[in-house]
Amino acid sequence: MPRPRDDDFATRVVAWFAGAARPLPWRAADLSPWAVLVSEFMLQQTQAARVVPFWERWMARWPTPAALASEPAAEALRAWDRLGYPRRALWLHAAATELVERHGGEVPRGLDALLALKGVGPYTARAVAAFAFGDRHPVVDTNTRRVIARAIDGVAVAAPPSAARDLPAMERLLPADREAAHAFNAGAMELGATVCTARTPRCDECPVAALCAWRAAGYPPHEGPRRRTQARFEGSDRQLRGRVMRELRAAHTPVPRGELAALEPDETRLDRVLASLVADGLAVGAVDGYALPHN
DNA sequence: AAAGCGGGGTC
DNA sequence: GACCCAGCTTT
Repeated sequence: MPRPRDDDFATRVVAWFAGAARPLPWRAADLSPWAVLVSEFMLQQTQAARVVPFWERWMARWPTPAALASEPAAEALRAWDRLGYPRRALWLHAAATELVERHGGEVPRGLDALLALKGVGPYTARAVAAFAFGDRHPVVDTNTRRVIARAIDGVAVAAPPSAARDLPAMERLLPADREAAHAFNAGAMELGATVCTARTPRCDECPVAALCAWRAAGYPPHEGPRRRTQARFEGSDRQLRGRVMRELRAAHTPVPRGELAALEPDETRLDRVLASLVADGLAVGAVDGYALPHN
């Protein structure tokens, strides 16, 4: 049973969300579960505002899993364009194929069936279950994790993601009512994304400022080990992978290795990157060069 | 538990 | 510049 204070917390977030929610297109009423699934793939590690145009084009072109599954993976990779982490496009295409072959072309409703899809983890499975089907599950993303860390735990920085800890923590706050739970899941994420932001939280606009443990404690700074610093992107293999993929997307015939060599003078590095792309299924190598995968 | 994976926005 | 983003799979 939620404690009274938790009920108050959820009630305030839900009320705030009703008036403050951004009009993101995947929040429209009566969307298909497929539309929600596509949005969740695109939103992984990608800001919502940047996803909007990609999602609009994708849904216009492939309104059903069957529509996507009927085209080669190369087309999914081209439509993904520069959204980042192109493996997501590959996995979404694979998921669409699996939906057609094993689920009658529909997104399954159960958590276990969702988790079995490639590219669907603890967050995405619950987000689809909650937002597409209205089922009551705790949904915890990086925004929610930060809101809970600050408002409930009173610390500046959330612990690294851990389903074993995050889901029970959200479950304790989640209203019993289905619709209220849906609104709280979405509202907590929105609060973290627009008010309780990582850098400069806007506590003067926060609906739960009066309940916030971090605020009550005087905004204590983060203690303990810093988050692992992300490897430098400039000059990285990741950057080169992106550049190679860009060439492959633009070409409709295999790109000779000699042409790709213009991207990178160090042939050892180029070959390492090409091998990694092939290993990931993002590219296929043939005698006449490299191309996007057909299947 | 940690590494690796894009690319752009933000401060 | 460094940090962050509706995470995931692999090792």
